[in-house]
Amino acid sequence: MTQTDPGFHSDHDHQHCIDQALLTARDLCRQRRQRLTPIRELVLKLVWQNHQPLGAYELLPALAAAGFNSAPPTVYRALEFLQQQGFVHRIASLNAYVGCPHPDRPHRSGFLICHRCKRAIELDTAPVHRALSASAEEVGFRIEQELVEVVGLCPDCQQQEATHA
Amino acid sequence: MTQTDPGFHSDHDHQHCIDQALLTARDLCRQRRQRLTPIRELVLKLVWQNHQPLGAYELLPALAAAGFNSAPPTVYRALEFLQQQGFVHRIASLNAYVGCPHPDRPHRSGFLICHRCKRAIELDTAPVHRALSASAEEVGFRIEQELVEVVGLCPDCQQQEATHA
DNA sequence: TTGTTTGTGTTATAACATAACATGAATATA
DNA sequence: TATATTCATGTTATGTTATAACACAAACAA
Repeated sequence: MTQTDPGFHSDHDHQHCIDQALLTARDLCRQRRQRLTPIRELVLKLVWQNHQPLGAYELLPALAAAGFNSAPPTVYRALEFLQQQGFVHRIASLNAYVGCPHPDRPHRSGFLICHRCKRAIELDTAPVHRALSASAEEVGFRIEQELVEVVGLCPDCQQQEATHA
Repeated sequence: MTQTDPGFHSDHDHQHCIDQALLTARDLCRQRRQRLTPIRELVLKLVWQNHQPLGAYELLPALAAAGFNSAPPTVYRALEFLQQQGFVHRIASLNAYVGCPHPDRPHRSGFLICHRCKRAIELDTAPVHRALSASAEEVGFRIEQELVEVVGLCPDCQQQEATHA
């Protein structure tokens, strides 16, 4: 994973994250002959509004506001497409979706989730993957997909809890 | 994690798993002054029927058959208790529950989940934890809880797919 | 321009989980 | 033993997340 991920820095220019994500998505869709339709682009943008994973139903009002149909299948279909393209990830422990900061190449996703500010930051899972591979190999298990979700406190929130106490 | 876990061996004496789990649970509850009520014990037994995680709603008919109330809260309460005691784990990616093979001491749980036979086997997450700790420390994240779920093919099913092809 | 694929609208429902309050059983305390 | 208290369960209702199924329309390919 590249280190362009702003991670838990609270002061990064998030508009840049969004713009970058949309640009990359458009570019990749062109390359892959996939259609980034208005609904899909809007959902991607909404998911990127911040680093806090959003539930599918939280997206519906915004879809309605934009004049689209806003029944659940609409948003789930868009999310499914975006996941297939690697533009967003689903966080199983939260039933929520978050933008992927580096959709340009396939990768295993892992997340650090702050239970205080609710941000989820993708982490470098290469070392974790090596450990998992070794464990799996021991028992002869063939890995196809890895889900790593770590819950805890991000640096910002640790500090806030410290000063607050 | 001890290596008494039968893992993906299809020919282990599973009744032994069940008996052992129930005995350990009773013992631990006695030590901890917790009440392993009939409902809780039944749910634990049901979850242990095999190594395939069961959904909460799949337990309801068996509860009804045993003469208990079988509304969702009943089973969710039992599952909550069993999770608190460390007797069962929840698999977030499956919305399902599975017995813990070594509830005697607290531990981080990780699972290898076979998408063919649906069995979920707990794995030794110590190496994974070390990798995660290192990654988390780099960004100053304080870990409180780890969720590791690996999907793939177990040895048995790899063989079956090979012979079938 | 015709057929085919792909995306969307729409209705309904499935699957998973919890809130809230009443009742009863077990335990602790007087 | 009586009484208070805590804990577990029964019960009804509802909240939350996700998908099935089919109709229609837009894009694309031949």
